[in-house]
Amino acid sequence: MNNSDIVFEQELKSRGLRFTAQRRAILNTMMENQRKHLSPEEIYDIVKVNSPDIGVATIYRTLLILEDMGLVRKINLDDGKGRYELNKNQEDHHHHHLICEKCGSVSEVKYDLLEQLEEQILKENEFLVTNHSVKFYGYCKDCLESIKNAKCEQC
Amino acid sequence: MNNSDIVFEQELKSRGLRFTAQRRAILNTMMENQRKHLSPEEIYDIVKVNSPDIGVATIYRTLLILEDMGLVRKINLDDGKGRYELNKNQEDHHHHHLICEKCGSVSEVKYDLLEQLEEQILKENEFLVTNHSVKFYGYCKDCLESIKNAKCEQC
DNA sequence: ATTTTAAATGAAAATAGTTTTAATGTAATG
DNA sequence: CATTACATTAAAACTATTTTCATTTAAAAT
Repeated sequence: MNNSDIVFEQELKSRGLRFTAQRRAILNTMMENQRKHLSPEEIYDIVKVNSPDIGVATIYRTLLILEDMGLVRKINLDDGKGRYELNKNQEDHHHHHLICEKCGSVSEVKYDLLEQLEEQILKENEFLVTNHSVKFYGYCKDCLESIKNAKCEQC
Repeated sequence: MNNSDIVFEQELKSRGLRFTAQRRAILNTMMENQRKHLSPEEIYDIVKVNSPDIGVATIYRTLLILEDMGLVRKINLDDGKGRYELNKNQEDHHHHHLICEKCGSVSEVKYDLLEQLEEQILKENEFLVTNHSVKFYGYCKDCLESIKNAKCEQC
């Protein structure tokens, strides 16, 4: 039982929830697969290796709890399924996703220049921003190169 | 047959596709419901009033064509269904959505300050951005006010 | 330790959104 | 006006997720 298990157990207890082997296995899977944007089914497949009797429903139910606790964040990568990433600290959500439209790879950028824009939105629209989601679509390094090479062949 | 029907017909013909009553009705519905972010089913319900025999599958198929033509844009408002908005012109996609987490209303902001960020991404990540999606979550004007009022009652 | 009990689980059914299939209809071409 | 190729409808299939319900289990009470 590691350090974050203990935090998780306390967090569960404080909500009148139980610390079960399944919940522990799911959180550990998230921690062992950081920056991977796992879908519930991918998490299911990983957890099943060591806990073959677990059901998908438990994955979905646990992810809701983890999200509610702020330990995990649900994102949308336009592939029709939910995707989850570990929410390590408060500043952590200040990163955006770069989605390659050719190969589908997802990478991340760390900076966040939206504070000024959010202030402007509060002033001009009277809308108080508490969170945001930013996705960039385009071509990743590798695909840019393969496009360049393809063009040269035509020369 | 209005002006945009003619544009649509030409655009379809140039792709070897046919200009049918159903496709026309769907595009017209999108034009008559601008800034509404309709879901396929909502479009279906509207189109059905005048074309009761239309099927849902045609809505989905036509939206794919319209999206491919750039006449329409698919967005995600985190409600589990696809949402579509009319893509009037090229600069039109330079707006973002404000999603109220209390009442679920969706409004829009026009400005777009992402160009500088996209240049930075190209330089630092070698990722060429061709499009982006930005969503702001928070509280709309009305909900901010009702929160304020609720607080006063407790005083 | 053992009992109790409320919460959690797994399997399966249900649901929601979307896509595919297959038969039929229809526009355009020769 | 016959042909052919695309489009349509309705229904079935599919995918992701949620709910149901009988059973199990963590942890509080004994």
